Amino acid sequence: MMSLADVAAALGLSKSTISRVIAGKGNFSEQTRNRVLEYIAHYDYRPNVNAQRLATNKTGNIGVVMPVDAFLSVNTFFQVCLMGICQEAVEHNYDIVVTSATEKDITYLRRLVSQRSVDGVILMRSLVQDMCMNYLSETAVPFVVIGSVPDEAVMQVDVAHAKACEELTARLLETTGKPVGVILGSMHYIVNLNRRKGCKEAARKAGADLTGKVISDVFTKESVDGAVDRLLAQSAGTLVCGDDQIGLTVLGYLDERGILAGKDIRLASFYDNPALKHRSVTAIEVDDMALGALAVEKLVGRLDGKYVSDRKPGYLINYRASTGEFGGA
Amino acid sequence: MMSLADVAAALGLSKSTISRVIAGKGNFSEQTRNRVLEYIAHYDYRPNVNAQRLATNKTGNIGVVMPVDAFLSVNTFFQVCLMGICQEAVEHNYDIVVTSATEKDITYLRRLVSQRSVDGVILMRSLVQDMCMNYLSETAVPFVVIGSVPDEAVMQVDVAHAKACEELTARLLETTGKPVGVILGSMHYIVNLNRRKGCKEAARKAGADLTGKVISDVFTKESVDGAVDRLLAQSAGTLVCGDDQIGLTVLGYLDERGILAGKDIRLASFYDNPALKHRSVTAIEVDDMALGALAVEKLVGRLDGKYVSDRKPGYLINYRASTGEFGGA
DNA sequence: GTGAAAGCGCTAACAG
DNA sequence: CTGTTAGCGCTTTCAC
Repeated sequence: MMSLADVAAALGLSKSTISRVIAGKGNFSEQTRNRVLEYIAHYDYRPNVNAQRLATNKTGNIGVVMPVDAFLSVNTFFQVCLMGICQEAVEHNYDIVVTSATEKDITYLRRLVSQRSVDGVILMRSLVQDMCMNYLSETAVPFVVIGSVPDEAVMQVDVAHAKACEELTARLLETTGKPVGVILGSMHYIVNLNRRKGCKEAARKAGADLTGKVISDVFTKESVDGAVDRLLAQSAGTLVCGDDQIGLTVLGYLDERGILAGKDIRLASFYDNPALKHRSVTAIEVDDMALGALAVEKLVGRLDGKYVSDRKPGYLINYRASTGEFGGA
Repeated sequence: MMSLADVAAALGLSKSTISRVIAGKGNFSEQTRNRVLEYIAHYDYRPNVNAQRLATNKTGNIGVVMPVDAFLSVNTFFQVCLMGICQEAVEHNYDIVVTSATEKDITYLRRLVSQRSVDGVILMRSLVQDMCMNYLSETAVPFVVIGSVPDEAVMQVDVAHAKACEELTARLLETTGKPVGVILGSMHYIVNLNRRKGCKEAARKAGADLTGKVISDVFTKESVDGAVDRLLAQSAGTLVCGDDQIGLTVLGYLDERGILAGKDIRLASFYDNPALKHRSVTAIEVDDMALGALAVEKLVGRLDGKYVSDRKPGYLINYRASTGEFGGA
């Protein structure tokens, strides 16, 4: 395996010169530059990353934490987001090291950090009580969280969930006479807190009363079914689901009961999903990959001391047949 | 940040001695061992991984390739498998570096490998024409693929898909008088080839004729619906789906058409999924995490030159209401 | 049982 | 513009 020294020797130059032109910093003549570049291209020389890292005291790695307790056999958000992260990381010459954590067990993350395996970390979800966040803050490891956290000091990127949910709920409220019911996921998740906030705000502005019609902390099939039953008992004409998982479960339950979404009842979801789309369910669409990419951009900006834009990822509300033509004002 | 030298100085020993007791190889007295271990535990000394890696010429990283063209917004197999990989990797003191690739673009993988960022690679799917596999073979990078490939020289772990599918199909065949239709995914995937093989074998043994009733290469909603239509037109009494994605899509389509699975028609899937379970669909269950873990075990065995067991991950066939009581012989 | 010393392959002053 | 010289923090012979 070729080393810097080999290249230097072959070209009759010093290691430092080679190093400089490869790094593209420092001084060297146009001519040497060409010679070196040509040589390494020809012989396909690749610097030894570990040596670079040891010398610079940087790992070139970004850690990504997968929440392994987040119904990974159903939710695809994390993996899609991860793909966005990978892609953007390559642009900036970082590798992605993944590890897992649960709400109450962050030993793998601790290991990763204390081994100095990463320069920074990306958290793909944010909890109200977030051990990962606390740990990283304490240890002063640069990190960005995907989600919205109250502490403005922590770097974060997020879709304006509250606003999106408010917008959708408002529209739903103004196009129906019958009650609107909302089924939300775990309140340990900040995002669900924000979704609820959005709903309530829309209700407030519309002067609608959602009391008893916003059911939170449902994630099992049983609790979803139960929530639907309760809402139906209150003669809800519209069912709004906190995320795609809930949406799909509701859809399945309605199918079981022979209730047709878009005809017998209106259905919407705060998070889109191909399966929801196939069934023509109105839903808020987020670009998960872009979100991941943005997180990397932000983290790398911090790590490499570059300017970081503060743009927010957008969202799209796809109005589909499930909230279609009927139930109008 | 503490270094080996610091520990050595503090204890009045040499770096080599400390290094030895930490690595647990070489000679040292029981007493020094205790002193050192105690000290590093107390001061929470952590070796610098990059230095270790440079010195030993190993990265301590395992690369994992996520097939980004594999409908990641629907399939959860890869992320669940990845979690199994992560977990097992920790046991063996490896970190997981993920990258993505598509059927025809493996530039990220190339980058990872040529940067010497990983000691070995895990491929989570196997294609008939697999660029990743070809590349890794050429470059002599140790790798294991999750799936079954003809070349026995490549390390692989897989569930006995063909056998499982044969078993399920056989059972379905013997409990019905009406035709059985099968809808399979992309034939670029080796696993789908094996599933088809299993079906056909079952049909052969049962003396059943599946001609025109095994439809392959379907993955879009449109093609799934079309396949169902065709099979229904042949008065199929049982629909077998190649994977969960197809299964769910079929279920959705049946719902749309008001056909009740388990009553009007029998439905089964070659791959299980929580949503399928909720709808009581008969399906083959595989432990994805275990599969990932096994891959790591195998790769690490090769990397660290240890013995590797050759056990195969098992599967479970969950017979549920969707193929229930009716249509019997 | 322990230590000295050379090196892993690169970067980064500093000196010319 | 280029070369020299120290390291980075660890592992690993080889003496003692």
